[in-house]
Amino acid sequence: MTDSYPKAYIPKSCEEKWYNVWQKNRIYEASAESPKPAYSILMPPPNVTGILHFGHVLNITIQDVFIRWKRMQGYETCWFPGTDHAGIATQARLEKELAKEGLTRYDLGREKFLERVWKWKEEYGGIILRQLRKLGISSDWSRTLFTMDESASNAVREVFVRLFDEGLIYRGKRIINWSPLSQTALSDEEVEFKEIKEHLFTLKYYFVDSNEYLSVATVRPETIFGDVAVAVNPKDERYKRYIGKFVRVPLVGRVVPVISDEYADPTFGTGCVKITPAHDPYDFEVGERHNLPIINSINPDGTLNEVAGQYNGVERFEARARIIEQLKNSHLIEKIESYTHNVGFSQRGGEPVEPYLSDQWFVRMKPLAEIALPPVLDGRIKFYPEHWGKTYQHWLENVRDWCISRQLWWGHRIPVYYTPDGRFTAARSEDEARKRLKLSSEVLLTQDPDVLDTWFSSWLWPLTTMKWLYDGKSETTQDLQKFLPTDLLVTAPDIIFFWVARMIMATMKFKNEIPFKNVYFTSTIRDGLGRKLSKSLGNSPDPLQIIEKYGADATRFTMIYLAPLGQDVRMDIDFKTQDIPSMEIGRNFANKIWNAARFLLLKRDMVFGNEYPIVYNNRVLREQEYSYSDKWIRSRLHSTIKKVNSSLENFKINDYSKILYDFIWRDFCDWYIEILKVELAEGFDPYFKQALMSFALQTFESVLKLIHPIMPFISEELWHLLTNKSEDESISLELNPEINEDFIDVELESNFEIYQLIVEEIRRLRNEIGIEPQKQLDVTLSIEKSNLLDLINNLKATIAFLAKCKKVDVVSKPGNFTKTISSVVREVQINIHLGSEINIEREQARLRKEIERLSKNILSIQSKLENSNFLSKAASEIIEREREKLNSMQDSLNKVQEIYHKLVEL
RNA sequence: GGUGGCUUAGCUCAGAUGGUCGAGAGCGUUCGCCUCACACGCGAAAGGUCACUGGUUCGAAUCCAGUAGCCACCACCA
Repeated sequence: MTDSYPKAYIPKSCEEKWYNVWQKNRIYEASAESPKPAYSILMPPPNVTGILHFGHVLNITIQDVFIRWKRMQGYETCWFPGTDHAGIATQARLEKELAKEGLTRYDLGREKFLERVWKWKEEYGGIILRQLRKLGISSDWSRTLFTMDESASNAVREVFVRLFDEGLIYRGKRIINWSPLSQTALSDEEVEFKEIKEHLFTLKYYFVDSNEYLSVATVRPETIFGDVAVAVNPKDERYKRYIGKFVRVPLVGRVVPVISDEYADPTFGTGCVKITPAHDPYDFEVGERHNLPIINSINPDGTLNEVAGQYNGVERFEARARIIEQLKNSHLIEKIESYTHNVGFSQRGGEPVEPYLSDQWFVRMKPLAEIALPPVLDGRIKFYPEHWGKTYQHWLENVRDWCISRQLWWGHRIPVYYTPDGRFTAARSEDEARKRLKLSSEVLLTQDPDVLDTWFSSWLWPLTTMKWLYDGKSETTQDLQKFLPTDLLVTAPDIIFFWVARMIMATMKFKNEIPFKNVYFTSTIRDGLGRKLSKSLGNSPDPLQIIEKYGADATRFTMIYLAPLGQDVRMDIDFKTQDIPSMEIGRNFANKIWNAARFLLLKRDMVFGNEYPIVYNNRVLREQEYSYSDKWIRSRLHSTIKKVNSSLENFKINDYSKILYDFIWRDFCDWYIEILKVELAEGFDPYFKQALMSFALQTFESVLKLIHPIMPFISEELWHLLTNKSEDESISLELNPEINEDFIDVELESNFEIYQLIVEEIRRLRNEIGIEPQKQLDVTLSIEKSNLLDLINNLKATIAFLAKCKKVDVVSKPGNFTKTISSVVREVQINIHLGSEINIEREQARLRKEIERLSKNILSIQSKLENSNFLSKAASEIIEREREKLNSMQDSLNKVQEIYHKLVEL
C-alpha cells in the first residue's frame, strides 16, 4: 500500500505519462463552434532556429496559467502556437552549415539554397515546440502555424499588394541601416546603439588656392573617399569668408566646395563638417539641399570599393587604420582626440551597421500609427504594467517609415515585378502583374529578388493564426469570429515596437478590430549579478536540464513565484554547474503537496479500508459535526479562492503563487492536517471519521484545482489518485471551486489566530527555557472572552498535541500558580506548570521586556485616541479598531504586570 | 538629452486605492528535533532609523516634490 505513494514526489514519470494522455485525448484543442464563451491567447512564435531558454519558460508558463485558469472557469480556451521563420537568423544558420562544406549560398543558387533551408526546417526547425511540451503547456497544437506556411504567405502577399495599391508601401532610395555581415538592410528597430570609445581625427582640408586649410573633424576617415563638400554654419563668423571657396579632400585630392548649411554646428568640433552623402543620413539631406553628387565608397560587404583606389577591397576598419597611417605620414592630421560616442550595431549580427544608400521598400507608418494609438489610449487595449503605454505612445508619435525589404533569400519574396525598362507593380502573381502593367506575354518580367522583413509576417499573427486570407480571399473564418480579439498577449517589453505595435496596426487596418485586450509584459530574467542571461556569458542554464532535475511543475512554480509584474527577476545561477538553486522553492513545494496528499491517502485507506470509494460520497459531515478547525480551513479555503481569482483577474500572477504557497503550506499542512491527526485519533465513531476524511479530501481536491494552472502535472496525478477517475478524465477540464461567501467567517479566523498564537507562545517558552523536547508539561489557559473560550476548549487536545503538553486546562479566571511560568497573548494568560522551581530573575527580565513593549504601543495608540483631529477626521471603523486594539493591549499589559508582581512577591 | 522603473532584514523580494504594519516571506545564520505525510521536513531565535531631505495629512514604507545611487527604453550631430 505504502509503495504506491513514494515518500518523495518523483516528477519525471508522471510528467511524461500525463502529457501523453493529454495529447492522445486532444483535450486542449479548441472548437470555434463551442457555445462556451471564448478565451484566447496568441503564443509569441519563437524562431524556428530557437531553443528553449528561461525567457520562454516564464513567458509560456504565464500564458499556460491563464489558459488553464480560464478553461477551468468554463471558457472555450484556445491558445494558438507557432513558429517564426526568422529570416536573418535562419539564413545565417544555414549559411554557417554550408560554410563547413566550403560553400556559400551563391554556389547553390537561390532555389537549391531554399530547398536546403526547408529541409533543415522540417528536420530541426521547431525543436523548441517540442521542448515547450516538457513544460506541460496546454496550447492547441492542431492550430500550429509557421509564418511561411502557405496560408500565412497568401495573407502576406495580399497585404503587400493592398498597401502598395493604397500608396502605403513605396520604394525609395534612402540611407538605411546596412548589415555588412548579413548583407542586408535592417529596420531602425534592428539597430542597437552602444557607447564606443574611438578617436576623433581632425583632418586638414587645404584650399586649392592657398596654403591655408580648414580643420575638419571626423571619426570615420575611411569615408573621405565619398566626401563631396565641407559645410560650415552660415552664422559662423570664423568661416564666413570661405563659403564658396574650394578645398582638396586629403589623400583623395578631390576638389570640393565649402558650403553653408545650418547643419554644421559651430559649437561642435572645429565647426567644419565634411559632407559624405552616401554614408551618413544627415549628410545625405545636406547633399540633397545643395544638389551635391553622391559618391559611394563602400561595398555591401563592408570593404571599400574602387573609389578608394589602393584601399579597394580592404575591410572598412582595416582601411581606417591604414588611412590614418597614411594621413599621419602626409601630415594631414591636425590632432587626434579620444572620443566616446554611440555607434549603431546590428542586433542580430553584432557588427556595427553601415549607413548605406540603396533602393529599398518602405511602409508609410504615419497613417498606421494614427489608427494604432487610440485603442491603447482609450483603454480597449490594456498594458500591464500600465506605464508601457507611454513608451508605446512616444514611439508611435515619432515613428519613421519602416524599411521592409531584406536582401536575403529566406523569407516572403517581395511580390513586385519589373519590366526590362524599369516599370514595376506589386501583384499577387506574375499574371496579375502583366495585366496591371498591360503587358503582352512576351515581355520578360522579373520579380524583385528581395524578401520581406520577418516582422512583416509577424504583424499579421493575430489574423493568420486564425486563417485570415488563408486562400488569399476569405476575409473571415470561424476562428476569427470566435477568437478575435484575443484576450491576452504575454510578451517581453523589448518587442513592443517590433511586434506589439505593428500587430495593433495591422489588425486595426485590415479588420478594424483590436488584436488583443490585454498585454502582459514579462520580467527580464537576470543572473545574481543583474546581468541578462546569455549563452556567451555562461549564465544561461538549459531549462530542460533544470526541468529534469527539479521537475516541470517546480520550474513553472518557481519562475512565477520569483517574477512579479513589471519587475526584473534575479535568479541565483551557479555558473559552474549551470544550476539554479532557487528552483528548490518549487521542488520543495511540490514535495510538500505530494506529502500532504500522501498523508490524506494513507488516512483514507485506513479509515475507509476497502469500502472506498463506495461509501465515500455518503459520508458527509453534518453541519453540527464541523469542528472549529474544519470550519476554519473551509473559511480559509474560500478566502483563498477569492484572493486567487482577484489576483489573476488583475494579472498579479506572482501573488497567485504566493497565496497558494502560504495557504497550502501554512494553513493546510501546518495547522489543518496537524489538527486533523488529533481529530482522527480522538474520534471513535468510524462513520464520523469517514465523514471527517471525506471533508478533508474534498478540501484537498479544491486545493488541487486551485494549484492546477501553475502545477498541472502533480495536480493531475494526485487528483487521479484521490478520485480514482479514469485516465480519460482530467482535472484540467474540471471547473474551479466556486466561492461560497457564507463559509468565510472573519471572526472565526481571528479567534483561530489567537489559538495559533497560544500554541506558538507555549512552544516559544519551552524553547526559551530549554525544556527537553520530549518532556510534556501541564498548561493552564485562562480566557475570559466566551466565544474564544469555547473555541480553545474545543481545540484543547490539539494544543496539547502541537505544543507537547500532558494536559491543557482551560479556565475563565486567572489562577494563582507556583512553580509556573506565565505569559500573555492578547487576552489569554498562559501558565506552564514546570513542577520545579523557576528562575525568577530570568522570568522578571522577560516580563519586563514585554511590559516595555506593550507600554510603548499603548502610549502611541493612546496619543492617537487623544488627538481630537484623529477622532473627528478618521473613519469611525478605524477609530473603533484602534480602541479595541488599545483595550486588548491594556488587558494584556494588566495581566503581564500582575504576573510580574506575583513573581516579585515570591 | 528625453521617458519610465527601482532603492524595505546578510541575500532575493512581498507589502493595490494612506490606518488590520502591534513591519512580512523565502534563502542564509544560530539553537533544538529523524514527533507514526514530508530532513525537499518540523519547532524556535537573532536580524529592519522601510535610500536621503522636505511637504500633504489627524495619521505615510505607502501620496507629492527634490536629492543621491542603480537599471531599462528612446533619441543621437561630424
